[in-house]
Order: sequence, then structure tokens, then C-alpha cells
Amino acid sequence: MNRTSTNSAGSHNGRSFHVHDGQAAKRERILASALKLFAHEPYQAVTMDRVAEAAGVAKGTLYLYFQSKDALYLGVLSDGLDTAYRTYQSSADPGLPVVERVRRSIAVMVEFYDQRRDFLQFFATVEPRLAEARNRIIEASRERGFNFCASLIEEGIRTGVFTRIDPRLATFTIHGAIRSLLLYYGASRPVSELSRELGNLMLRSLGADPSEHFKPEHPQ
Amino acid sequence: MNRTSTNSAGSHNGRSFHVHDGQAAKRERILASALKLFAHEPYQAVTMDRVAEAAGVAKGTLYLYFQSKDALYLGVLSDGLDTAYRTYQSSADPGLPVVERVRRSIAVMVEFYDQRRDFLQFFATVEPRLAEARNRIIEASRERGFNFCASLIEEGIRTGVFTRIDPRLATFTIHGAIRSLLLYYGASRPVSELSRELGNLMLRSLGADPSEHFKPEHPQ
DNA sequence: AGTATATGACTGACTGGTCAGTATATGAAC
DNA sequence: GTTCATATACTGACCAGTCAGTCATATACT
Repeated sequence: MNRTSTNSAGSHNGRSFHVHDGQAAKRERILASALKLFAHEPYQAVTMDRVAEAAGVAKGTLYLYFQSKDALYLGVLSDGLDTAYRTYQSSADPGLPVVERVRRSIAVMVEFYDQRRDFLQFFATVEPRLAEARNRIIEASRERGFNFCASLIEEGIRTGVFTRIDPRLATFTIHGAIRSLLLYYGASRPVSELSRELGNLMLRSLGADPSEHFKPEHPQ
Repeated sequence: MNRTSTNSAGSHNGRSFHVHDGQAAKRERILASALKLFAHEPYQAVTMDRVAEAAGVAKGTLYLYFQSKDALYLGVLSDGLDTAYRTYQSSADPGLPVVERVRRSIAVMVEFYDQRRDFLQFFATVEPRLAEARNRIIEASRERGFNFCASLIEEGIRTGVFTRIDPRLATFTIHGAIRSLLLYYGASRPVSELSRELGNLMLRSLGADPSEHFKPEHPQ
């Protein structure tokens, strides 16, 4: 299914000029161009010719890196999801109390998608019940993210910080909220502010007093 | 744009057999068939031939009722949104206290989409940044729904039932939560139960004690 | 030379939309 | 109630455009 997965990359060459930048970096360029297009137009409307043009390569080249249009679409998707999950995961700080970790998780995710509007848009309009492969990727990734969040909430319940609620339900609430917040709330308020307020909202919904443990933005 | 809108219908004929059911009812049949297809496959994959086949009419007939494939898609969309908003609106009971009205709104909306999984699926995957017309319909409908909800919350804040939060933010949270709840929560728990718990969750996030005003499911 | 990579004109399949023609309904005239 | 006339609803073979994917050729690199 995938070739050129994570191969060679930088053998021993010294040159990396403007055009001939690369081997596998070109794959990134194609993915980036494709994302930009897919984010603003439906699958159907994005032609391989235009992807090629945007990426600055010939159409045939696309087929050296991706088996098909579908595979390209899928590549964009899994690439983005991987990054998302890595970011999400890496921001976890086991030292902090649960309330803060929840707050932090929300903030990180909001920030992540806020800085990647294209991917957000793209991801928001992926057809869930589509081709099997596509489905499995999303499903799996969603589960990963959800479980991460749900177990956090579970811990909170266990330790008595949160009310006894369905962690899965709460997780969906949080993720749904972030999604619709970023997609539909205009630019009338700065995102960081919204993010904080959303955190409070969510913590309150979990039965925790958000003001209680508040500590203002300890730098890094 | 639309012909056969709400015309003649039943002149004076007595017969209405299985096939020759109708004039404008056929439009509904086409919309229903199209919805079923669009809900499970991307726009691209749904051909007019298959819509025609599913609706039991010839392809040409589709073009008697809809100007184009896009118009058909759009028809499915606005049809569903109209129904949604009407349901939403008609469930409003100005006599109830705010807390109960919020609870009720959530319940009604969850139930509505739960009974219309196809439309939910369809609606969830509509490409937001698509054709202008499509956009305007969704945008307008979303605003209507949001405003309805937001003003409810505003009232709650004014009357001191809710904490001072951004009503718009809270609205997005609620809608996002409903959406992701229905789309991703499996069948492991009955929807009515989830709906109630979600109501409590949301009320708590708004700063109201959900158990306080609780009254068990007054019939009708 | 030989290998890997890139190109872009070409093709074959697909599908939205059309339209000339058929079927059905309505109704008037006898 | 039969016949004919007119209007309306429907049909499906057909066409023209589009586009994913191919491949013979070219170019760069070793």
C-alpha cells in the first residue's frame, strides 16, 4: 500500500537546492499541497493535475509517491492524525494533578488545531463511512485520542476529584466542544481566552471547581 | 427553481395505488432515496443513475424535480434542516423554567437526530466550504439554531440561574457534544439515558445544579 | 553505461445532463 | 362511453466533458 514509507531520506548528499531539495521531502511537499486543496474543496473537485501543479511536480510524479488519489487523501489524513496524537501525547505531564492535566489537554488540543486550520477543516469533512482503509485509520486514531482523555477522567473520578459520570460521554463532550468551537466561533475573541474558558466550562461539567486549583500559566 | 412545489396533489381521483402514488410525493421519494445514498457514500460516489434506480424513476425524471445533482444534494440538506429547526422550535415551552427548557432542548435534539441517523450522517459530512448556495443554507440554519440556544442561556445568566459565561461558547459546546455523542458513542447505552446524563453534564457546566430542579419526565 | 527519478501527452472509462419520443391523464364533444 | 385533442409526466439512449492513471521518453546522478 505505501511505498517510500520512511526510507533513505538523507543518504550522504550535500546539495539541497531550491528545486532538487529531495527524496522524501518531496513527499511532504506533495502532502502539504494536497492538504491545502482538500481542506477547501471537496475530494471530487480536487484533481490530481492541480495537486501536481500546486506541489510543483508533474502528475506522473504523484504516482511515484502515492498509489492513487485515494492513497494520497489517506496519506494526508494519517499524516495529520499522527502529528495530532504525538502532540497530544507529548504534552502529558504525569506530575500535575488531574484537574490541571485535563485543563492542559484541552488547551493543547485547541492550540494544535487552531494552528492547523487547514487540517482541521480537512478532518472535519472527511466522510466517516467511506472506504474501509480510510475508516480504519480514523477510527483507530479517534479511539487512541478518546481513550487517552477518558482514562484521564476516570482517574479523576477514582480519586474523587470529579463526579461519577460516564467518562466516555464526557470525552465526547470535550472533543465535540473543541471541534465546534474552532470551526464556528469567529475571530471575535482570542483563541487562548476561549480555550481557558472552555477548560473551566468542562471542568465544571465534570463536577470540579475550576477556580479552586487555578494556577496562572506556569511558563514551560 | 422549484416546480411542482406544493401543487394540485389530490385533485379528485380516488385511486392511489402502489406505484402511481403521486405528483409531489414523488419529490419526497427522490429526496429520501438520495439521502440514504448520500449518507453512506461521498457525493462523488453517488451517481444520478443510482439515485434514479433507488427512487424507482428514470434518470430524466430527477431533472424534472431538481435542476442538477447539486440542487438535489442541496434539497436533501435544506429539507432536513427545515425539519430539524421546526422540531426544535416547536418543542419550546415558554412556561417552563430555564433549566428545564435547556434540558428539554437537549433531549429533543438528541432524539431528533437519533431517529434520523441517515440525516445525521449526511449532515455531519457536508463540506462546509463548498458551493456558495450550500454554504449559505447551512450557515443560516446553524445561526438560527445557535441563536435559539444562546438566547436561552443568556436568559439563564440574566436571571442568575447560570454562571456568567459566554453563551455562544456554551452553545457550541452543547451542539458539539450532541453531535459527537450520537456519531461516536456506540449502542452500549440507551440514547435516552445518555441524553439525560448529557443534560446534567451541560447544566453543571453552566453553573446550575442539575439535581436541584429535577422533575421526573412529566408526561406529554 | 546504467540506474533512479521525473515528465506530460495520451487514453479509456465514467457520469452529469439532454432531448426526442412515449405513456398517461384530463377533458371536451359527440 | 367512446373518440379525439391537448397537456403533463416520464423515459432512457446518447453525448460531451472530465479526469485518474499509464507509459514512452527524457533527465540527472554515479
